[in-house]
Amino acid sequence: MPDRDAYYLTTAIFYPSAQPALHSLFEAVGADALARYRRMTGRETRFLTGMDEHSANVERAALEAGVSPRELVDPWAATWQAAFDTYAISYDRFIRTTDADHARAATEMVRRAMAAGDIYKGVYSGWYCPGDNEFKTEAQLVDGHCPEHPTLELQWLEEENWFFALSRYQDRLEQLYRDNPSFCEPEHFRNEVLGWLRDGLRDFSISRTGTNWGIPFPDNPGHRIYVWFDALTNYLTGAGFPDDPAAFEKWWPADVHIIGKNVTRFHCLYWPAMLMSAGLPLPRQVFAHGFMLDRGERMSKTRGNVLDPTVMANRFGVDGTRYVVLREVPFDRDADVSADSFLRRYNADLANDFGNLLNRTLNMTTRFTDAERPQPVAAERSALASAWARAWTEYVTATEGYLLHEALGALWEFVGAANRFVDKEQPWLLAKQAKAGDTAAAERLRDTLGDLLEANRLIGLACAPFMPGAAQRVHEQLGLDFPYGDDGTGGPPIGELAAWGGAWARGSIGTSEILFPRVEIAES
RNA sequence: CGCGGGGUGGAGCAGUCUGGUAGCUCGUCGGGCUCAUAACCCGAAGGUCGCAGGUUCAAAUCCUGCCCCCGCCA
Repeated sequence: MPDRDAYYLTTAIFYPSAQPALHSLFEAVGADALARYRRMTGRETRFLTGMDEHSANVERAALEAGVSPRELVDPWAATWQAAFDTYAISYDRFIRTTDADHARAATEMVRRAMAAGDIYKGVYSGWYCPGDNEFKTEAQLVDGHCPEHPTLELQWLEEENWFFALSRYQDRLEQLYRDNPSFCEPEHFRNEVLGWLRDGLRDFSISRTGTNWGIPFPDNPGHRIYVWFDALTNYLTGAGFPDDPAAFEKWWPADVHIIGKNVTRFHCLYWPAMLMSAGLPLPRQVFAHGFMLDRGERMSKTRGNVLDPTVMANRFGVDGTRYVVLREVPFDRDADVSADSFLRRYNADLANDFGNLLNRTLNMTTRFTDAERPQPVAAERSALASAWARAWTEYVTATEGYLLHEALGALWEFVGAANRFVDKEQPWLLAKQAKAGDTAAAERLRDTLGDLLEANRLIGLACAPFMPGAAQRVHEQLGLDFPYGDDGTGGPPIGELAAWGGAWARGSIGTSEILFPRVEIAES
């Protein structure tokens, strides 16, 4: 039993660029599956995602392009949002850190930290690369130069900045992880966080001078809020802070922040400290996912090894692409992906296993029962029903533990069971015997097809958070209503519909069509 | 340097916390079936579990040292 009905989850916000790459959408797709699942369980769900737009890169690119940062970023954000829409990301708000209400939220957070005495003026010094207008850490340097601009001389700059006294929260953060280790999941990323905590926390800079691109630092003309008090605060803005106390009361604290493993430091140490300083409740959990890798290395536009979401969607469909990334990449770890692994996973799981299961089931139903849907066998007597019970239990546990790949693995274990069931029962033989007047065979045939149709319905249902479009189409082909809306709301709690035989009604199947066309090896 | 993760049949992974016949998917080979998207089902080949040592009746799994790869360091 949840302790409240409202469920609030977020992705991290994304750095702007002209086009999102598939590995950026990965996080949004995973969070979307979680949001849809929660909505389908009946929780009132709010799902926040968006863009982190106040970066030095944006300002530099705008300067090069001869436009204002805002003029640069507006079409980029529109493109990203369109890509999210294409991928059926069911966000309730697409936040941009350039939104006016967000500036108020970030300003308020700085004011609160000031009021708590956690902000002081200090000198930030470091190697500054004029090529990308950024400070570089010693470890980033290659032969004393910026790796991106090896011909430019680095400058040693010192500038007066405001700092947040993170070090004052050492004890309270240690306490947080003693009391509630699962604040950060999975464990292997928490271990990293605990290591940083052991090493001791250092204050961090929260303002920059010499730029106009950013939220003004309160009462300090010339200073702009730098990175974390801007970016992290988006989670509060998205819940209604500080303008809408009623909404904020309802949605905050967030149930989970879904983030990339590269930003655990900020979400698992900086963010709780900032919230403590502001006197606000902490999110219930931070879950860090792994990355899609290309032969062991991170995908990035700089490396040029990214997958294009448009190309993938054209090839495998939005549902197919969503499935493959969530099945192929363990959500809590890294995994290699490639055009080849996509092709194999798509064909094996979607075209051959599930798509073909649906197709053969519908064909036999058309031929052997005149397209009428026989009733499934009672759960106690059906071998498939017990396989389903196991799969469903595992699916729920895995999904609620953010292990989306395991949820799909459990579901596909059941797809395999259904395919084996067909071969074991041999409905085509039963049909022949029935035609010859064997009434026992006729009954068994109807039971077998009833069970298979039910299996397909349940698979389609459980697919819905992952492949919303396919779930809808499976139901249509089975001649059934799909009771949920485009974002997963509106239907009964999924647990009710997931009961074996729970949604059966007399009727005929719909029109059969190929759900997931096999993709041939023509490589682009 | 430090911290975290990883190194398991051709490819990608699970198993390691809680030692005890090395499992899954794909690929390959052989067979079956014919309802189906050349799909589905059954079977087989293929691994000294990064290296070296140690503990144990028994180690992929525990301990020690080392090598390699990836990531993080505000």
